[in-house]
Amino acid sequence: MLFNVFDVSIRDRSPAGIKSEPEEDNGFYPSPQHNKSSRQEYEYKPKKVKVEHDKKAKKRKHEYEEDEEDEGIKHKKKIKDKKGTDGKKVKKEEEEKWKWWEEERYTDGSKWRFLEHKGPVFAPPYEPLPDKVKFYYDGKPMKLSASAEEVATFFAKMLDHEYTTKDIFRKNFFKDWRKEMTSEEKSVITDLNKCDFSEMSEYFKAQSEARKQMSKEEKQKIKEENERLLQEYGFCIMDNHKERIGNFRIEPPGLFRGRGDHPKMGMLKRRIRPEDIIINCSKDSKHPKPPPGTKWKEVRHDNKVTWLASWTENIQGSIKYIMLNPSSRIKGEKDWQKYETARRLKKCVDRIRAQYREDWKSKEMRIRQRAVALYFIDKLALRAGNEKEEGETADTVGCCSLRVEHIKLYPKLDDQEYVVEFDFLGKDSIRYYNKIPVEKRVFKNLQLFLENKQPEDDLFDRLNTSILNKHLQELMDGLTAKVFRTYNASITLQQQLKELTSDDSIPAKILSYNRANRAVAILCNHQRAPPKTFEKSMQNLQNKIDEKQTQLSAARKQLKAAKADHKASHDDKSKKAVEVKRKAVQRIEEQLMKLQVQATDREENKQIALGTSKLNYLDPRISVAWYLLCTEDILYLRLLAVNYYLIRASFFVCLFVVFLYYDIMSNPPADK
DNA sequence: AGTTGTACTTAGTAGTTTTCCA
DNA sequence: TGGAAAACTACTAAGTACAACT
Repeated sequence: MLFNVFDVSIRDRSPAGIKSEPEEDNGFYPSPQHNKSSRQEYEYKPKKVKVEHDKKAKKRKHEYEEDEEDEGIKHKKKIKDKKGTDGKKVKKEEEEKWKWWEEERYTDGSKWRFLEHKGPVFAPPYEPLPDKVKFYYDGKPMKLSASAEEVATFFAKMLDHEYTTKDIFRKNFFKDWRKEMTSEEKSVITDLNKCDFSEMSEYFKAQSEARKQMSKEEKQKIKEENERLLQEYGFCIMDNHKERIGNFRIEPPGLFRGRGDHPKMGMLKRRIRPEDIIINCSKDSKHPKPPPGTKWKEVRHDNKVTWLASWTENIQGSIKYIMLNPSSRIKGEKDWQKYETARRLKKCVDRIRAQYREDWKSKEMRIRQRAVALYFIDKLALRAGNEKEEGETADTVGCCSLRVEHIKLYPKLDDQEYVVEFDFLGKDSIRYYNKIPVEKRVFKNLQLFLENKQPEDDLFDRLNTSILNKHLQELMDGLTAKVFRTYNASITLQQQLKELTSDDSIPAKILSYNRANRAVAILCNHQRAPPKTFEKSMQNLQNKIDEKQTQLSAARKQLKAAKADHKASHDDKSKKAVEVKRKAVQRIEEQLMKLQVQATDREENKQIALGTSKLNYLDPRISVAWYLLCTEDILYLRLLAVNYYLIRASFFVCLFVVFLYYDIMSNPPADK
């Protein structure tokens, strides 16, 4: 099988909660049993190289590290040679490396035994504006109280943003702002339109400009201070290991920026105090200290959860958490488990598909609805679609919450039959628009579901996510609606890579990878706002291409002339000249091709976000396998750039060990 | 069966840093 | 060497899922 090329030596144990099932060669990700020999090779050769050519190996290592930096891979110490023949330094770093994926897991539902941390970092206190920066009401300067001024600065900082032109935003802001005013201020300031924040806004712009202009030393100082904070608060000890915390800073106060048409946009997100914070840590740990003169809301010791601290946010009343970084064991394990569940789905997806097709014919309406919804989730990678409280959030839907108004049925459209048109706002108010032909049975069912309904009625009125997931659970252990998204994303990447990858040049291969990735992003509807500078940068690129083309024809002309010259004289000098010109043409041709590929790639990527699928949906093992296959004997680290998201979890860091070994194998030191 | 609360994953944006290339 | 572009990080909103409760 194409992508079953190596063993990453990570699957000696199954992730927690996953029953180890016998592997079969199913063409979906590598399996441990098949590739023992290749694994040995990967592990052996570099060590040998290292022992025999210690100095050279050392030097090489440095080169790699630079290259790693180039590609943004910062886990240097984790890639160090296991043997540690380099001496103490390596040995020490070896101790830091932790192969958590080789460890036993808790089976009692607990997430840790020991947890110690220093608590969150609070937002810096408000610094009042200098007196010269004035706020004007109705044209007249007005000195605001500290709390009213602070909230005013939140608005002033957003003045250039579209948000501040929106009615709801302004209304919400003004209402909450007034709550922070003194009664005197309240009586004066009654109309937002009469408020002039422009001096404040200018002041902040000047400040950020000044920050950019700071000297190297000043910038360095800030960087060091940040680093210190990170070192002190950014890590915790969980079960004997130092782990990076994801968000150790408490969210600063500000104005709520909901996405899409959010009814609460502009509301004041209040400042979080220690009294709002619940600390979670183990009993026998050194408990974090609240800032002097303050208290925590609560300190608890719940090892059934993974968070270190939490607070309740005032806009939606939801709980926010401080949790570990994706590189942590706890997140990595979950990630791994997710992909293993997707692999299990692959084994029974045919059966499930057959089942829901059968269910389209059911006598029971609820079963038909369930079956059609599942078909959409599977075929279109729609999200489950939980119910949401009306009026509390933007009006968005997923599969189960689709309404009549979100689909249109066309018995015939152009040359296709039974076409369904979807048009709705999904997560983050991203529009999902798609026209797809469906099977006749699905179409007839949809017509049935639509009967006697108003546009705002639910399409699947007998279905919700909990019913659907309960059903899925019966079909496969651990199966939920979102597993289909993971599964279909990963399998699409794999299929597309197979289909698209040619034996072409490296840039063409990168383009293939990006195209495969793009197919996934399109499937999952991962969109982005086109970069602000898109048109301009596209034009720049086109100019470069034109220029290169001119260069090319000039170079070709020169080559021709040189050839003619050589034909006439037949001397060595002219022969050399022909060679030089020929090389020049070749070089320019390559450059031109690279530019053209780049242009295509960028154009196709205009509105598509690849990051989300890389980060959350694509099993990194597929990318690694592809990468190893198509680079064969020369390792282009550049290719790694196609998926730096691989480093997301340290589980996947081990994949880089494979890279490194592979690299050393392919570039044996020249000792003859 | 519906409702509520909690915990965790997935998502796009904005800002910063690094790299690339003339 | 500096400006554009790419890469990367931080941030936090917005989903999914599930258990406990009613």
